[in-house]
Amino acid sequence: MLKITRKVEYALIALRHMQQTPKSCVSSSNEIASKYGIPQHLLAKILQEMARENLIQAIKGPAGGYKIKADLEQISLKDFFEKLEGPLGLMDCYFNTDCLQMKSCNILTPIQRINQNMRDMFSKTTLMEITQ
Amino acid sequence: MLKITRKVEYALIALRHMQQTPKSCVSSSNEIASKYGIPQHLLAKILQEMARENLIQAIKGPAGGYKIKADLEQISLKDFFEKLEGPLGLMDCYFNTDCLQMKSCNILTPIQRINQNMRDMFSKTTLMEITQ
DNA sequence: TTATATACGATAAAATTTGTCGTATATATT
DNA sequence: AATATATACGACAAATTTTATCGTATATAA
Repeated sequence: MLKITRKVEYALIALRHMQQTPKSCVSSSNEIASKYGIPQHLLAKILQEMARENLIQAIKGPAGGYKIKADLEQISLKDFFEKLEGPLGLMDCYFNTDCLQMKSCNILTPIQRINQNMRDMFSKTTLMEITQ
Repeated sequence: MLKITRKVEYALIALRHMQQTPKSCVSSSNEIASKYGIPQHLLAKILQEMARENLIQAIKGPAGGYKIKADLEQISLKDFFEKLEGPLGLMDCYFNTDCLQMKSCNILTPIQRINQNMRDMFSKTTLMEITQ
């Protein structure tokens, strides 16, 4: 429980890799995948998603690849997680109002309290702090 | 991602239920399960585990059930989660030293930092705060 | 003795995560 | 213009984890 997914793990690895290469260089999905032992196609899809989210910029064609686009100091870990995985919360019911147990549920308030704590924590940490 | 499991959810519901009934009463797994729409057998197993962990006390036989045993103010959310689900961390690698990517992993330190933050947060919250 | 409730291992179903494949598109290089 | 390389993306398959069920044993109040 409370684990980040491989998807997020791979995304962080790739981001940190790009962060550590000169700004003028691009990193291809192939290069990153083979360096860290990540399935190439899977990483490619994740990079594509990050590109759609404007975290990184895609350069097509031979000698193409990706480079960091966003200002990582402006993006919180909460934003990053939510961009890749959707709403961040301890439970489904956080954003699911159709919960059948709604009426009988006796832990809604406590859980919301925990959720708020978590969101606060991940809101205070920037992507830069993680990748640098 | 970063969701608590149904198991923990059910455990919290049961705990809060017991917390809200008079100390002299016991609550059977059947009673709790039907009240909150939880699969009876599943809840029973979870209650058994909580009993093993000395969070609650089991009373066998007819008119039996469970009652709270531990001092919920003395148990952190971190302890509670770890009793039910094992070590609390964002990633497998938190406690898995056999990770094949060890050498090439470039996000170990950052992840450990996040993990520490999470553990700190859940260490500061007591079970009582959640169930009361 | 009986009915009720816990105890627990084995197993099955469901959901989610993780990984693969095929094809299309863009573009630098030759 | 042709080619090789790299991104783009949907469909699908495998693996893992979570969730739920089943059967049987044990304890105990009535």
